[in-house]
Amino acid sequence: MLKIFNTLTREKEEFKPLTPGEVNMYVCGPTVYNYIHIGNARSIVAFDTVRRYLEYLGYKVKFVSNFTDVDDKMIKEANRENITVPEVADKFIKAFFEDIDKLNVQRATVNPRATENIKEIINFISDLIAKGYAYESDGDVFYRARKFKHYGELSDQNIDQLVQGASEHVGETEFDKKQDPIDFALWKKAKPGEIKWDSPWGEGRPGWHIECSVMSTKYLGDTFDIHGGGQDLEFPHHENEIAQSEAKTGKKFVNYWMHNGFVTVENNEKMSKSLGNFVTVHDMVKTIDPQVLRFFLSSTHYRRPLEYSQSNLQKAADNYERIKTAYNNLNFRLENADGDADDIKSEVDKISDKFKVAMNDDFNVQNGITEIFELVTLANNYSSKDTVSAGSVQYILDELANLSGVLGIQFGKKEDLSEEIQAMVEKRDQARADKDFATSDELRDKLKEMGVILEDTPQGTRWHIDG
RNA sequence: GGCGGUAUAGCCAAGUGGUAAGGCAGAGGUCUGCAAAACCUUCAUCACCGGUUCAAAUCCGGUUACCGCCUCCA
Repeated sequence: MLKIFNTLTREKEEFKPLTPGEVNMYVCGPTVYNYIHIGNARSIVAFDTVRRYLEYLGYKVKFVSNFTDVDDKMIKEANRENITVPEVADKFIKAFFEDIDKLNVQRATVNPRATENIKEIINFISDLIAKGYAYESDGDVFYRARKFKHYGELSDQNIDQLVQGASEHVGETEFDKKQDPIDFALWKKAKPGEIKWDSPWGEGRPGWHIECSVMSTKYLGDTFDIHGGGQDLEFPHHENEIAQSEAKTGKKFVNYWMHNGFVTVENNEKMSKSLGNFVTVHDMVKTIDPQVLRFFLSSTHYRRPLEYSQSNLQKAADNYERIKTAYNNLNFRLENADGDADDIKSEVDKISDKFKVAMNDDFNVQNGITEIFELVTLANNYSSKDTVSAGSVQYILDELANLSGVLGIQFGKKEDLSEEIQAMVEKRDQARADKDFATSDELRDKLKEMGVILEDTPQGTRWHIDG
């Protein structure tokens, strides 16, 4: 039985989808004015893992994630580069896909863009105005937060306290336009020269929060199962989404709210674009195996903070390497399997069951990884036996790939050695057979310099590429 | 000011009442021509104080430190 920690209730709840066997989920995507950084990637990886596990359990998952492709920062970036806002969006959406592909993140079922849903957004806003939840003010449209009686429930905020906090930040002009400082923009009047669309309230563009309400309900229905995002979106973004959506539909918006913790840098400080202390995935993957990066991003439970540091990255690399080595060694052993069938299945299945128990507990990936290590130890023990059966080796191999796959960890196919290197390996084998250890060690060292590591086993010479 | 989070071995990290998972690093051993990989063994009383209980890292009260949200941010 899968349990999910629901931000709305602050409790782990049994997961029951609206439609048996199917899950509709929405995850807030990036504003595409820059490359995604490690913090963004964490959220993406966390929810990709959620999705993969749901699929592992047999659910059919409809996964929607948006691109915010128009807002102040987009406009700023376009001006800075002297290109249009859509050009900025196209550039970084392309980069986004390149990055997440490397991280082995599955593509969303739909990736709607705000600017492709302007008509729907305008209709949504009109509806809110008609219902009295929104009002036009000098070309802007605001949401009347106080009118929505559940406002603040997701983040446990008290409206009057919010007013206090808000008034410190609301600028003069905005304050004049709003009826209440906690009201938030649904539609923003265009400033001269800015990208804009026609609307009943004049030329302008959508506010940020409205797009998610519009696009999530458009593709997933008035009520859907899971809505995810970073903790920083809990308030005000998700609070506002609830207010907008529920005011319009009169129905519950989302059953399970999930929020992931931040990636931090030294001093536990949040990594963020505004603080400028970020590292982009685009740059990271130039020097580090994306699989290691993905493993690193999964190395702490999704709701807890994750510290970004070289040593933690190295640890992830070591851990990943241990699993990969077991996988490769098992593959090597498969080529030499010759024993009779034996029953390794029940032991393997026991581990898989424990993996499931771990993941069922609010996606406890760390305990899941522990089970993967259990499987690794079992695999290493088994593959060093004198005789093994191909069926059993294959069974362990498949299950290792299976469980790792839930975490988005994939083991690449082994490349072939060049003829030249192959010849060197054979020459060394011969020298070794002749007990000419001087020559064989020399060749082994030489190959090592070329990045090919040799290991002698009872089944012959095993090799792998360094790093 | 309001709301929320975190504090477990050298490091990372599980563990929500029954006497501290797992990984890395370290130490010892096995295997190996030597290695490598692997396997085995070994390594903590849980920020602090007080309370409840037969029993607490786990519950309650308090303290300290750090962080986040309340304004764009995964």
